[in-house]
Amino acid sequence: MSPAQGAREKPAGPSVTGRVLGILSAFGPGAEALTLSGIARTAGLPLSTAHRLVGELAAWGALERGEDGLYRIGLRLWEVGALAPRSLGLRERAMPYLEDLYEAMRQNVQLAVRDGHEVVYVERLAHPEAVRVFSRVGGRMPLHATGVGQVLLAYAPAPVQEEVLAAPMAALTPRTITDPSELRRALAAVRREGVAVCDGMVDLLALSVAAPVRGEDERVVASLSVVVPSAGAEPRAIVPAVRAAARGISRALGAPSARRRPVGVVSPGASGT
Amino acid sequence: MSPAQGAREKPAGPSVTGRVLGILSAFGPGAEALTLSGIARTAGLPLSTAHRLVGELAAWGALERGEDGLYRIGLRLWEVGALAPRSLGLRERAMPYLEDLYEAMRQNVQLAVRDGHEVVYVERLAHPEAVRVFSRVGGRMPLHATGVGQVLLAYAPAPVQEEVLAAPMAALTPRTITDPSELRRALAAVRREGVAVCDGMVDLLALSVAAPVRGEDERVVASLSVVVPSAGAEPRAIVPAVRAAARGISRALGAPSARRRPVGVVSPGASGT
DNA sequence: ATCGAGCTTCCGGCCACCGGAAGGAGCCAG
DNA sequence: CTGGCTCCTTCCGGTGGCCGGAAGCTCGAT
Repeated sequence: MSPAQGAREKPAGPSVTGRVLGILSAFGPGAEALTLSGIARTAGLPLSTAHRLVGELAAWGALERGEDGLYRIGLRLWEVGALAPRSLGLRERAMPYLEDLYEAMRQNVQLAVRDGHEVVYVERLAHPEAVRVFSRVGGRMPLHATGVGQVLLAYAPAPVQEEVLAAPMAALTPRTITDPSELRRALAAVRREGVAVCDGMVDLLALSVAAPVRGEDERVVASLSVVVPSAGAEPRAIVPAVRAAARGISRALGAPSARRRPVGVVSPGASGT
Repeated sequence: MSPAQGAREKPAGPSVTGRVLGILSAFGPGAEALTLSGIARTAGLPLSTAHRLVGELAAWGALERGEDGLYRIGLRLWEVGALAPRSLGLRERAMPYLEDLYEAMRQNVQLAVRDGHEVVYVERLAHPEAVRVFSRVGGRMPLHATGVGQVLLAYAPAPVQEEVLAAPMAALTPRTITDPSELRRALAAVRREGVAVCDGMVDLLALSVAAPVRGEDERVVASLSVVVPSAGAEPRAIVPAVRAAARGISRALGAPSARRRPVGVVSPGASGT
């Protein structure tokens, strides 16, 4: 896999806690199963130290040792992780809407939140025959290059936006936005339209349409997107469905702006079905 | 709260690692957000010790501190937990089949694995209008009282079966099986039929139909179930759909017995994996 | 104003942690 | 069979990180 992968390091103080967390950090996408020495190497620990700590983690269930001798993340840790409100709480309430959207589009549907300068995918429904999409549940991507990312960035606190705009932006494809002022315009458009449409920015063959999901304090807490094949895609047919689903989730989360009320207010120019 | 709640304790050696894990154990269903002193109390740690450790965990992202001052499980820990092969790997491949089953039944669909003497729910699709079901993703239930549990137990290693049969079995409802010999018969029936049908064992109003999911070494690695209202349920209409979905997942996992081609002829050489 | 609950910081003593080293198990090549 | 390799496991003495009582702080409730 990509060689630059494993180096997602932290200050990782020499405290015991830091070492334990370092061991957990050794696992990642593309490194789901490791040998003891592999862990020690990646976490920068002496073998005997790693042996002791890993042993304790395995006894508790944070790690599991397969019959092949490799260590993997244990069910118990997954269980605890499932309590994270930004994944499970959100997911539980969003699921029905994701289902419906998935069922209607028969394409990739994604739900993501922001963590620092990255987007983290919290849920994903992928049709087997849909575009191969370069993300996975629990995976991370840069904010500037993805539909969900642009939405999350557009509504992020100003300091975050400035930091991202100031930093160099990687180009995943030739069509990825890498120019700060261009991104600034894109974000303004997202705020104006309430959706982001990204064509070929992650993968030249894929187009994504994303909309914001709001929490009870009206802040944008997540973003929802549909990814379809770029060729022949008709965003106008997709936008309403994505907007509606995002609004549904916002309502389920208690966002005041998504209250049910007899409304005839529709965005101007809504001619589509 | 119920006093027996927080006591899901471990030997919890006084090692630093043990204390850290103890802190994580303080969180659980019904305790997603805790104060620092709450954590200290539950984990049995002096306040200052808890303060230091929690601080380190929060700095890394294993815990997050909300604006209300409460600590919750952090996104980073969820991310690591998502790497657990028994959840994500299984989930990813099972999802399409769960979708279809859910779509067809419009009821609760659950996927679970066994951990020790309990079943752990790995995925769950719940129709908003379906029977309220007493389980959640990441939740645990006893093996003897649930459909998925009986399936997992029926195909578990003999020692596990004996241990469960020897231990006292809690009755969740008057219809829960609590008699060892009765359970033994039920397990035999499951092995014979390839499905478990549990009526009113968890909740008098719910009936569940469960089937085994096999991995590439032909062992039962998970169990799939549908939960419907007990009243007027017609198991015969459900069993085939559940069996089919379970078989589909088994095939996706590479189980030989679920190969598309009817068995009988071992094609020579051709499929040498 | 008084109280109490919860949080944060500080610091000296002590003990749990560290990690080098030695030994064993499995594998491959010669 | 032997040698060399990688990976794992266990042991043990020195020491530096951890422990936790105590003091001070910020709330909000009485």
